[in-house]
Amino acid sequence: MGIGSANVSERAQQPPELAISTVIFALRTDAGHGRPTLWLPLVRRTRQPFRDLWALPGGPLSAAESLQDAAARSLQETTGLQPSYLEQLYAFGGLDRSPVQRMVSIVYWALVRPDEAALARETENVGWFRADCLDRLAFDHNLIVDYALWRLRNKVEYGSIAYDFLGPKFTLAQVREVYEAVLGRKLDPANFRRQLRSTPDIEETDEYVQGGRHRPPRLYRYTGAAAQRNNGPLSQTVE
Amino acid sequence: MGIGSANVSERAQQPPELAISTVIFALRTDAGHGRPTLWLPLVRRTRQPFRDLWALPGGPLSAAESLQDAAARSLQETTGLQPSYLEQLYAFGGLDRSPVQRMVSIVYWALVRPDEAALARETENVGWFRADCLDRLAFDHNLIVDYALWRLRNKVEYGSIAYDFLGPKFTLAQVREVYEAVLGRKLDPANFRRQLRSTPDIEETDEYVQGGRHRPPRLYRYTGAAAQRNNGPLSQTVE
DNA sequence: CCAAAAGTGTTTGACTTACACCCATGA
DNA sequence: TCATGGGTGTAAGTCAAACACTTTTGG
Repeated sequence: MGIGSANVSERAQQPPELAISTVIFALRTDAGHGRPTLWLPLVRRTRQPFRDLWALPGGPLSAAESLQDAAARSLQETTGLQPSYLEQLYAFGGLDRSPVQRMVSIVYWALVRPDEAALARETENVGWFRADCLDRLAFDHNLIVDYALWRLRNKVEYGSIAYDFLGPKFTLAQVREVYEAVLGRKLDPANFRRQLRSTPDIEETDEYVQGGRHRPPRLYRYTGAAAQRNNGPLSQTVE
Repeated sequence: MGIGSANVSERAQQPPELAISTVIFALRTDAGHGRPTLWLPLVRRTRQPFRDLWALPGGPLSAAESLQDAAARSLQETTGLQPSYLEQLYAFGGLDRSPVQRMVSIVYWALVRPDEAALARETENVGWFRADCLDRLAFDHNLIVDYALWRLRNKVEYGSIAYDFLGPKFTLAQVREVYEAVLGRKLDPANFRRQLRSTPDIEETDEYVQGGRHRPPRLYRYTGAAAQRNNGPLSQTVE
């Protein structure tokens, strides 16, 4: 306690540290049941504070890069991944986020496609975890992940985020599985299908997935421009 | 151009400056037609860059205050107002926001009630302007105001933001005028009324507004807890 | 043939929109 | 009494949930 107070009065002199972190979501097909679930990569802290706890990937903001570039860079450096979607989540700046120093974190969230996620390196200090059952993370990162999950669920219900989890061609059942994994509940296949077909940006191909145990499903393609989605005020297509 | 390049290479050494700004909205009943419109306070810049242009109120982040506290403080200092709603908007960190120095601004947006807004001081360097017809502001503040407007319109359609523009008791027509001012279009009084009455948080009082030229309208009260609204991940009621 | 997923059709109820209509007040 | 906004009723249209049903494959 005495040490804590000393820290507080000490650090009141220094300017707040500014860092960029990223919550990265990917879909992985769990071995247990065949359905995909949400996973995310975390890095193990090798220094105090919170040494040996898992934390979100991130780092300081370099002087010559934009916030979004910094998020993409830290993501690339820690996991080797390229995101298919990247959007600012929130700026966290509470006084007691770190016991050592006042820290302001501008947090982004990202989606990666399964082919990308498959070649993600998993090392001693980088691990993948199911998003819905994390244990204690460093700093306030549990809160941040929960908020990112909330935003992801909102976006998937509203917009066209789901395709950023998928490859260029997909069955409608795969899209439904994305929705079900993100929202955590089953959806009516018939109604879901109609709903998707009624949107303008889904185009059917002439290809079918062969080799399944049942009737071969048709493959579809997403034709909506990725840029037309609202990921912040800087995408000029905001009306 | 030569000077610009020198600045860029110079400032690449320094860490980015961190500032907090706030977009403050209030409803004012325009003298022209009786209907209220959206206004916001701006401060005149007295120094370079953008000297003599109007800008959003704000300032640096002190080491001992949270982001939201900093927003409330800068709001209080420049306009003397206390907001009825305050939420983080976005963190702006583009490389070319300021010609002088790399700057990261965490921007909040706020609503104030008309009684508060009425006693807002208007000085040589603090002025109020209609939100829909601003001329050139300092930095990227036009973009920021536009984005704040977009968020405000979204929130008003979805949530219970409108009551933060109003006093403790109000007529349903006043609520409708808030919606109309924010959304910029007329709404059917009959349907709007029904829609509001069907929400749980509107309670009728036994009072009526006397003295109008027509049938006296009933006064209502908003009973929804202000805390139950989602203004960010830190409101613990986020499910 | 059977099981199961792909895909289609139909019914139902909830909700929105438009608009006709009555009520209460000041002028 | 009339004009006007407050307030109620109602029919048409839209949309999503529920679910029965047909199609097509592997076993």
